[in-house]
Amino acid sequence: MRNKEVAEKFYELAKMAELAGDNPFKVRAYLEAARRIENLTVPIEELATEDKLTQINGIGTSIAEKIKQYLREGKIDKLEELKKKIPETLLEIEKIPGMGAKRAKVLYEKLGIKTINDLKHAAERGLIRTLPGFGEKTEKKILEGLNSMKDKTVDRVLLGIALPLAEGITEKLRKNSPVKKILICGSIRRMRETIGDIDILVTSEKPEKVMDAFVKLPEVKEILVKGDTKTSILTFENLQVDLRVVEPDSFGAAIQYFTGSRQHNIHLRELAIKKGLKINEYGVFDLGTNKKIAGETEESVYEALGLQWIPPEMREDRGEIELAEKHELPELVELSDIKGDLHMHTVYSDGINTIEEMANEAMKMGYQYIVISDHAKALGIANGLSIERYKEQKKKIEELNKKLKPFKIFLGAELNILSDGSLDFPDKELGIFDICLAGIHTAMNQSEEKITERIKKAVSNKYVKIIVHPTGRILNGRQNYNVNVDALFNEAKKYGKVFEINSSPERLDLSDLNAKKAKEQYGLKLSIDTDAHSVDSLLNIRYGVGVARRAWLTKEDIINTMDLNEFEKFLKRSKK
DNA sequence: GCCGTTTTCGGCCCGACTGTTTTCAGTCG
Repeated sequence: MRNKEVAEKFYELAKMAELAGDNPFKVRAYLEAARRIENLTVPIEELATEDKLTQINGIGTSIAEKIKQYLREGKIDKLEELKKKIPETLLEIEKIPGMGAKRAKVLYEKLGIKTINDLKHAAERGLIRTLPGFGEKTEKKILEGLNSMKDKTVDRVLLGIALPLAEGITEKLRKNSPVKKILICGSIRRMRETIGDIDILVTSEKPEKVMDAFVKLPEVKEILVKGDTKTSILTFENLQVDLRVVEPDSFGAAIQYFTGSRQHNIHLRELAIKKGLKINEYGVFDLGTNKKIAGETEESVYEALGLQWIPPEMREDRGEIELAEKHELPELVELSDIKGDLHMHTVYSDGINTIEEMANEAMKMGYQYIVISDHAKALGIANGLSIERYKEQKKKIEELNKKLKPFKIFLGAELNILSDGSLDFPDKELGIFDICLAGIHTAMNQSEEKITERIKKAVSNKYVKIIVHPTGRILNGRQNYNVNVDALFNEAKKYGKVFEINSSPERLDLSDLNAKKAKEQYGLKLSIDTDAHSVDSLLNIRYGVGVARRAWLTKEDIINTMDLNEFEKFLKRSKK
């Protein structure tokens, strides 16, 4: 599947066209096309061969031709032409805060500036301020921007870091300042896997007191801006937090606006215009009379546009607005639907808590069952278990099950898919497990063909039910290994196998788009598991549920929403 | 370059902020 690759090309094309000063609407069309391609769950090659590209909203004959040319020849004529006209290195200059395409173009045309280095020299010699539309301050800002760019390493942090941080802040504000309503918005509310900055919205009768309390929080490393309606601070993680105070009758419109996504909001505003309305962060207004018709609650904003309220996790302009118009939004899976966790480790392998401790925490969370799935022997580094050790574990579990009834613990294993696709143990040994999970932990550098074949072999194994962290990615860490997920999903469909959404914040694997594809294109079931190595990390389940909701999954799509009774029947069925 | 229960031509999201300007362009989210 080459969707990502093709989308990247169109992002590049949009950037270059913008630098070249092309019609802004043409630039927008390229951007829109890139986004649409990125969000597809079917391979773009398929649509190209079947001549269905123009069925995608935002892709017409001209862009369709460019896609076909790229797939065929690995290049797009238009992009090659642009590169002859404009040096690609100008894209670097655009990354400096305050520098956009227009200014980059002026710098190139008037001073011949092509690279960051050229720019630095020109700014240091005071040449920038002589340009039309530039001044002393802009020149200074450029130099500052060049310096700050250097110490910026990672620009997005994991949801698993940002969400607890934001919750800590809102909790303290709620206790220590006169806030009425308070809500975390932005990409956190949409449960995106990584977060650029934190947006918190409040209503209050004494905004200045809220702002004072905010800047005095222990999380604050630096105050960036402090005003009556907006204050921004930097935390010690170098994460920017914006706190905004809004009027109570605009709270709904404001949280809608600041939750985004940008594309979702643009689409909503276009829809509003068609209906003779205007929408902004203050409310929904009648274009004719300029009278406000909604804004106090988020529901009222969507309703004014004739839409169902859309869950934040769906707000990416991937077709959710069209569904909301028809009142056909899916009922997304919820945290409270999860009845058990199927993937966790204990002191038997590399976990830090005992089976009983894990079970107790799970019961506290309201679960009806768990699967203990410690590592198997091939993963020596994680103290992987031999069959004998699993048999000991089985005895222990049987004892606990008597004690903890009606709660139930199942014996599982996280088997290793070895470099040739075989597992830690021969099939005849696997009968002792209630359920087998399998995943790749070694030899991740193999070719796509090899890795795909390896996992396919595990999928077809009679005893393996769930493939864990299927693409192996580590967010802000390592790339996923090369694997053809379509081939895996196809194989899983044949054998009725399940793929995991791993809730560990640095994995979230499958990703939202892959999980969406698994359901929509292959009709697969998924599991949402934590891969917990301690009682605390069992709580990570909410991140996995977030991914599932972003993938538009319902309760029925997730196997561990079954109650204990159904789940036992499910295990029996799959053993046949 | 795309798109159409007001359009096949003439539109194409909204507001805040900054710095450069005497009314606005560029950038950002």
